[in-house]
Amino acid sequence: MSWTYRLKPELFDLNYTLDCGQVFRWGQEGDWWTGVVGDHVIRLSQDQDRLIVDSKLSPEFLTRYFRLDDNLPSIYESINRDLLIDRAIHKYRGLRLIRQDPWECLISYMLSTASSIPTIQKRIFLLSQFFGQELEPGYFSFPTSETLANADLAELDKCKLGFRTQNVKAAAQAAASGELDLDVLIRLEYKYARERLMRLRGVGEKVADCVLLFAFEKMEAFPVDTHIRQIIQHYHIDDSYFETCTNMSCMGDWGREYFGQYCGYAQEYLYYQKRMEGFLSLY
DNA sequence: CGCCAGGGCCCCA
DNA sequence: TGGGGCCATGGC
Repeated sequence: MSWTYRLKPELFDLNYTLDCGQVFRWGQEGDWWTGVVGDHVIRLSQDQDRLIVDSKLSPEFLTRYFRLDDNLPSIYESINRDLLIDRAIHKYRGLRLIRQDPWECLISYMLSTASSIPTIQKRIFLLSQFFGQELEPGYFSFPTSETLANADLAELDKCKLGFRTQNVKAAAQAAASGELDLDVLIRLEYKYARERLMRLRGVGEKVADCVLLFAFEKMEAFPVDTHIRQIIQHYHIDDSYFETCTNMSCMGDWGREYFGQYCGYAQEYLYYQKRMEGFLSLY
């Protein structure tokens, strides 16, 4: 039941795409990645130009999920502004943003605040284990907003969400009641969608930008987390701007102006490069 | 023990 | 308006 999806290896790299920190529900064992997407447990492996798919999925599903419809060379050209990003897009060529489910993405990044990636992964696993449906042994769907809206706080606390517990429940109640309509949100411009998301407790500029970038088609979102802040401060990428740019909000504005309409892609490459290799000496 | 991790919120000058 | 303290949790 496994089949092969042919692609150009320089235009897609499965390992970079799933390892770069944008998704939290994939695990790697040997050459194979296993993850839960919607109600599917998916197993994937890449060998050069062959993406081996051990799941009942359509090519269209994979095209959509992995944004294979994005013109990567064109995006590279538009964001390639300096040596640092040039190195990142060559070294990590084929890394693509993923189209995530809006609801799962929102909660996932609400759970990401001031936490390491393994901790975030653990919270999402526990949340799915306690409140999702078991799809196959050990793999659970992400809980619906209705389920989380009705969960009591003591049960939610078992998922080790810390101070985020109340915020998650409140967001779930907003989504379940229709007060927060993610289907409407997706049609709004970046600025207005961002303002709406930030009205949720526990969603600031960074979390909103992650959700907009990874689930709402807003390639112009530029999430400024601790790594991006350190990169901007360390390299002084743009001296003229750097003088007056010290806080997170300003750094987001800077990223949007500097890298342009696909700055979200630039952000992901810089973020992954920094996480993998730390600071680099480029000269 | 302290510090940091894909932060956000509240308070206060 | 912006900077510091605080918020749970886990890893080092």
